[in-house]
Amino acid sequence: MVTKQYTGTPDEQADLRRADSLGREIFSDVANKWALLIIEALGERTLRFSGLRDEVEGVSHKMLTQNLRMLERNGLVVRTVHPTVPPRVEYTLTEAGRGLRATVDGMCEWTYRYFGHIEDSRRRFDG
Amino acid sequence: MVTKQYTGTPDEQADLRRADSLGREIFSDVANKWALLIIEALGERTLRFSGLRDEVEGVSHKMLTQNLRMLERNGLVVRTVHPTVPPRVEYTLTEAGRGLRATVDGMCEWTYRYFGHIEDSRRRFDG
DNA sequence: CTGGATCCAGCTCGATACTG
DNA sequence: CAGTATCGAGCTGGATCCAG
Repeated sequence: MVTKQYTGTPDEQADLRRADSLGREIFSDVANKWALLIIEALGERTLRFSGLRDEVEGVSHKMLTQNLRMLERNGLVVRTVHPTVPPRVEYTLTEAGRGLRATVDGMCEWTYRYFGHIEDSRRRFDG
Repeated sequence: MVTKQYTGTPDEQADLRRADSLGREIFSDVANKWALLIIEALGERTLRFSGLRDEVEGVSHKMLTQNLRMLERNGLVVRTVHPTVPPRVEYTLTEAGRGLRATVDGMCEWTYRYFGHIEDSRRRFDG
């Protein structure tokens, strides 16, 4: 994901490059503020579009749809349309999505844990 | 980090809002492709500026300095300047940085684990 | 070698208006 | 309610140049 050194037979090298490029692509999709906040907001729940907009503070209509499409494309959320009037669309994490959520949880815990450290460091740096 | 519901006394609510806003700020700083790739590249090593530029594939001079400053400000990396000619600057993760790195490792493992799932899902979605 | 500063093309994102 | 399309201001990020 980070280095550009490849070893092994030419075929293996090609595989590694393919994997690496896809990995980088996935990483770019997922290492993004809104995507992670949406995943964290979904958690174990099923939420509707409007529910998500309320839960993920500050997200715009556009960013929400855009990121939901991306997450659906990558198989991290499933989108269920109930053909009623008015329409009702529900979003849930897949197993892969829940897997990612576990690591996002880790990031949140990390944030709380080092809160003070970060606040101090910022004050020192800024002053 | 995600919801806007606050309970408790007004003071506690104010604290929570402050914490929430800072948490969001930290999250925005850190949930960013280059920052995470830099942290992952550093790992347990000490690297120089040029070393990092080589390790983090595709990062530009500007993005690297910008993110390094941000990570230093937040106390995730330490920057050591050796007053030689030419200058020699080394970057290392702090304890907080290593803590975050652990969760980034989780994300990388997650990527490898769900590689196939994601590839399949994309093909299905795109076609 | 490290890194600040500037320029500007291109993209992001919010706002708005419109559909089923 | 959910979603798409469009438009424009503003930010992002790459290229380049200069300095210590």
